Amino acid sequence: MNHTGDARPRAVTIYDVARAAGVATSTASRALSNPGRVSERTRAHVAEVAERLGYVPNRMAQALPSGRTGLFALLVPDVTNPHHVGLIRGAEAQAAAAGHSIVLADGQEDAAIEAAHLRRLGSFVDGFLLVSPRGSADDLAPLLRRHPAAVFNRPLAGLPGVVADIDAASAQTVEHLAGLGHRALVYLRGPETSWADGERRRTLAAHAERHGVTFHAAGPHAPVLGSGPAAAEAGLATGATALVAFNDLIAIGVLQHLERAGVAVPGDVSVVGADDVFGASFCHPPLTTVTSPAEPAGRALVDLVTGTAPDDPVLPSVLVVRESTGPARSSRSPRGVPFGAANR
Amino acid sequence: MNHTGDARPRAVTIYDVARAAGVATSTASRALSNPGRVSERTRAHVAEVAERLGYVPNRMAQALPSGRTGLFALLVPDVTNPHHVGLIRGAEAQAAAAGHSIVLADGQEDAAIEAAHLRRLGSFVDGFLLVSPRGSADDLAPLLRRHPAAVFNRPLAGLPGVVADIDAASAQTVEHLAGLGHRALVYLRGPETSWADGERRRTLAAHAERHGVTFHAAGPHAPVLGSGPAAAEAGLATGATALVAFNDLIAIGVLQHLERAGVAVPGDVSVVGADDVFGASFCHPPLTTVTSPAEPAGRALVDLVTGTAPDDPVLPSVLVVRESTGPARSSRSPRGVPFGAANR
DNA sequence: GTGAAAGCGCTAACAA
DNA sequence: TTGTTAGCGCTTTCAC
Repeated sequence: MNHTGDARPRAVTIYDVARAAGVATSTASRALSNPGRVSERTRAHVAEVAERLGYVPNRMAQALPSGRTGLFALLVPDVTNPHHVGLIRGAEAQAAAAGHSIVLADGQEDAAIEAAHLRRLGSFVDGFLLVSPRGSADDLAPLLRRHPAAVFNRPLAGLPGVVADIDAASAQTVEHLAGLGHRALVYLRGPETSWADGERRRTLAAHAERHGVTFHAAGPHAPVLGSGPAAAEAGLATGATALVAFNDLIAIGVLQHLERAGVAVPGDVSVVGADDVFGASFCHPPLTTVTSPAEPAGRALVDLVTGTAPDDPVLPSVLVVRESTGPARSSRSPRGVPFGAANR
Repeated sequence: MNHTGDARPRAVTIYDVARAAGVATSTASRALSNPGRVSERTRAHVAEVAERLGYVPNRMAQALPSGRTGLFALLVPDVTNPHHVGLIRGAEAQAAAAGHSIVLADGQEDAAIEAAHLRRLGSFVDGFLLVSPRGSADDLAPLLRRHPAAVFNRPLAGLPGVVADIDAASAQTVEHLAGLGHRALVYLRGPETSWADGERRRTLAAHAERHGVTFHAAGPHAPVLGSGPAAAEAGLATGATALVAFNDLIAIGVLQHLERAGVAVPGDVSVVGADDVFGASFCHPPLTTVTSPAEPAGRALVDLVTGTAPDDPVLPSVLVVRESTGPARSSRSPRGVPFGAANR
């Protein structure tokens, strides 16, 4: 009656199949998982018996000798971040297509938790899929020695990986903003442990310089909606007319804060996000942002870890212009500072 | 150099530890995983040696005799749905806290894919966490015979589970709408295979009747943003002044369509969603919706499957009033039908 | 083409 | 308290 009860039926093993089919276990095994090394006649017979008995191979037992489980660990910095669901989706789909499965691990933006997961999962999985891991290269290396691994948005010596084309995205962002007349932009930083954060900052600064626009940076900030108020205030304080956030979560949080604070977007300041997460297209105003190749990246990670090299390790990331960016106000003063004061 | 290369170091086994410590393997095993049955002196010694050698138990090998892996399969109908990330989050957190891990499976709203996952994962995991499974009870039963399972939002004979308090949420929804003067509401249905959809419809209809408001239903609709236009039109066609959607995805899609179509919300019609997903609070207008106990449900599922009964199998779900609902227009005619015509 | 037997790494009787 | 030994279910040499 009660399926949670304890009286679960014993599973039918390959021994049962072999006995019922009147062959040796090795023959049954071959018939099932290595046909071609067995006569068609016995293959068919064993298959029929296995089917009839409802035989399902015990993957754990298969894994012991072979050492391979068909399981891959996907480690994300924060499952809660909608950006990462694209990664999860892509990885799950690609893995499932190859008959593999994904074990999900949430690093919670914490290098120690990350390491604990890698350690725990190590003896279970055939490989690691690391999404912008937060741990230091030195901490990560020993944990990854035992398995193939592939990394997204974090070049790690000796490990294959893919990254988003952050430079291209930054170029488009600055070009767009400069074209709208913005003379100063501020980058609202994400977590310090994020490689993408450093890249974004570096490339934004470089392109800003190229266009002669003043570059500021503020932060770090946790990559969550709740960072909005602090990030917005820090950004406004620089006097910049364009706020470029580490990701959409921060950007949307900024939008919400600005609305409450009576700062018009894009009338007073423009706001740009990153990742183009669910919600970016219908927040208020719809967010100009930079896409993230999340789903392709998820797929590429499983390809990489299973031995297929991607065509190009840098995945496209482009600017999507919506309504949170517009022409710069002719002039802006830093928050609380008299109009016209020097803006550094 | 290249960690994907083939020259991976052989893992240190418990035999290595035992030999190095000068004890029998069973002693080493006990010292590590069943202390108390071994002298403190040897326990410490073995532990020290294991540490020094960098011993990590092979979980697959541990699992073979014990039959338990510490892995639980979480099956969701669609990883892409932000509602489900709450479930994933809760389950992952609770599992991790108990030293367990979650294998994620995406049913893609398809009973066959769902079944395939259950079959594949069966020999790997200690139990199944099923989030509103789409398969029929008859299809599911044989797949769940071998393992404990717990279910969210779908009473399944013999299986423990938790459900959202859909009745309470519907009561609050209808009361809210009736209080605003709405005399007719339409429920924009979700997938036919969803138990929650049936419950929502049934309870909404019952409470509507109690308040003397006319009840319509339209659908089914796929639970995605893209269903918005069709759902909105079907809803408007009934002449109802309040559209209650199966979930927030459909509701937000409806909002977007209505805005494009020039129908004012809540001026012309009110819209209510369900789940309170990320984005519901900042779409335009912010969505009145019913919360889903997603994260608690995720936690409850792992508790249930590991043998802990929850205090109450029905988890609270409440109405959150935001700006997509407002006073009913004194009168409304079905789309395209002359004002004042009978509204069925 | 098929069978016998060893072994993957670990735990759990059973002995001592 | 500790050691010996037999599996867990499967694959895979190695013979025949």
